[in-house]
Amino acid sequence: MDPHLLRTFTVVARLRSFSAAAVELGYTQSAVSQHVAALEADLGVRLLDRRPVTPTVAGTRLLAYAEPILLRLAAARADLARLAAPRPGPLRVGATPLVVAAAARLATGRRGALTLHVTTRADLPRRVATDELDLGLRDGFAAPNDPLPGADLGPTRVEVHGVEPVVVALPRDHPLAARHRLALADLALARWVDAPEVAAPLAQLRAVAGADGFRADVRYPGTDVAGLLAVVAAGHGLAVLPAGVVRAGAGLVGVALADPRLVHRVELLRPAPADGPPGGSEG
Amino acid sequence: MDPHLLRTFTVVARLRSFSAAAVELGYTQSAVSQHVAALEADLGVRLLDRRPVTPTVAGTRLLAYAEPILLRLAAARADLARLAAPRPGPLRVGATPLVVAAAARLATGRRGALTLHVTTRADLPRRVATDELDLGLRDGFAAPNDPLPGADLGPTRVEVHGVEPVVVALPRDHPLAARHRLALADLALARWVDAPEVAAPLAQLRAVAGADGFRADVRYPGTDVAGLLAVVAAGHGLAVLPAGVVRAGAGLVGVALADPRLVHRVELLRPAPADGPPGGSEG
DNA sequence: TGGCCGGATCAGGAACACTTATCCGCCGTG
DNA sequence: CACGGCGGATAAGTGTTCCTGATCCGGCCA
Repeated sequence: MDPHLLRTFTVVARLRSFSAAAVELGYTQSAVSQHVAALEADLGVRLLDRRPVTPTVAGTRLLAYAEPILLRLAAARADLARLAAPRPGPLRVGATPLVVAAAARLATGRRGALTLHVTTRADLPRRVATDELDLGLRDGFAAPNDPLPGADLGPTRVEVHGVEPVVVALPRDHPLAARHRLALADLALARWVDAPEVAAPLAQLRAVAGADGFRADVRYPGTDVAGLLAVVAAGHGLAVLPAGVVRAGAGLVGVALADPRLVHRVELLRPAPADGPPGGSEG
Repeated sequence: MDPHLLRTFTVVARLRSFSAAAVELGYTQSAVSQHVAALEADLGVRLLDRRPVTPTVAGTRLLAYAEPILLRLAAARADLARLAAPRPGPLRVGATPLVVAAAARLATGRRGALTLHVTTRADLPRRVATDELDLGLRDGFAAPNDPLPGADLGPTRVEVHGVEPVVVALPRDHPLAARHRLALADLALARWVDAPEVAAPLAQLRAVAGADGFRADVRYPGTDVAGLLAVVAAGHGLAVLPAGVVRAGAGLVGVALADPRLVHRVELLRPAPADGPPGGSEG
């Protein structure tokens, strides 16, 4: 299971085409075909159906393994490179939408040039691990003392930068708007807005509530909080947000989320220091 | 970064010898030397000091990446193999020492032959992932709603099999033995017994208490609970244990651990089903 | 000082991993 | 129904890689 084969396999699966994968990888179509054949021979399973190109059950399974493996290989290489020769140039800071301001504040103390990148919650750990960023400020939702999920790509240092209670944002005229606290389980059948980059992703709400439901008619892939608040105020659905961003008087209210104890957490992601012990959570 | 090179590197680092690694891997010493040289050339860093053979700082860092990567590669291969051809032969069940009885009970409902392996807490997930075991029952300590750490080797199914409160085991004549509840932070300066396979490992207590200390004069690597209870009763140190195993009247008492909410958790580890969605926690 | 232990280096041959060229099955089209 | 083209499979050839076996070299101990 040569990583090269694994890589071409993932590209073929993503593009659903051997020829297109060949172009993207800088190989010939023949080489790509041989790569996939070699992988299939090695594992003794057919990984892709051809024409149309679709991963088989085994292929889908392999993809679930391949991507983290390739990510870790890239992270290892980037980390060792960084360790060998500290990078010149401006400090590259990344931040998820909700904490861009905090990232800017954090960086003001620093000397020299700075570039500030806004990224997806899922992308940030990857970009710090692969040395696309020197520093990342990331937010998300978790149980009170838990770290945010999905950062274990290797020995990365994680520091908690801030914790804040969460509220359910509802339109001012919502029947539950006068309540002082709400339990998530009672809201499974409500209508939600799916804003995975700003609010708590619905998949996560389902997981922590241990219930299905949380149906969303409106999806909000944007990164602007004000926009989401307007959507909620207009009655398109509820959203779980950090308490600080929901100010009263804008046509909507925030009610404390009581039952599954959940906090909004801001974490600073940094490559592990040159000599220190690994800070990762690897078993 | 060919996995073969990575593997040789880890073996050389572990055995602290090129020649010994060559024997273990079935290569010549020459090949091993070339492997390490190739890896060092590829990454542009010296990974090992020679004579004596010791990992450099960069080498140590690489080891932290290499081991999970190789483990995942092995897990992927094992999983696909299992998916391709269901294994014949007896059902192989693994269990950590504290839950061997539960594992046996769990397996009695099954037809056919059965082998029961007792393993280390750290080893069990690895052995299930690499298809050395068909099923694993594992215990450990965690915050009330958290999963046990260190199982994310891929899309493995994890089911909670039981949760139990924890107590601090103290000798009957200990000054704190009459208390009804204890906070871990108050016990950082006490003397402990380090029994990582039966009790809560001291490293974990330090982590959840957010404090140093928890010094142990006695280390108990064994897997026998009765033995550990005797050691605690004899006054060699304290231990955090599931409430159920500490019965009063044996010269020691168990006092509920109140402050860092901690439970003893038993998890059933199974390979993900053939067609189901990945059950792992991969980001 | 000489022998030995252990890693580095060198030369050569087998195996591998690309390329180019060609083939083959499928599908839409005139 | 023949044809052409699209897309993946296969074949042959070649440069590179990756082993082994032989040898070298530096440090250590007797």
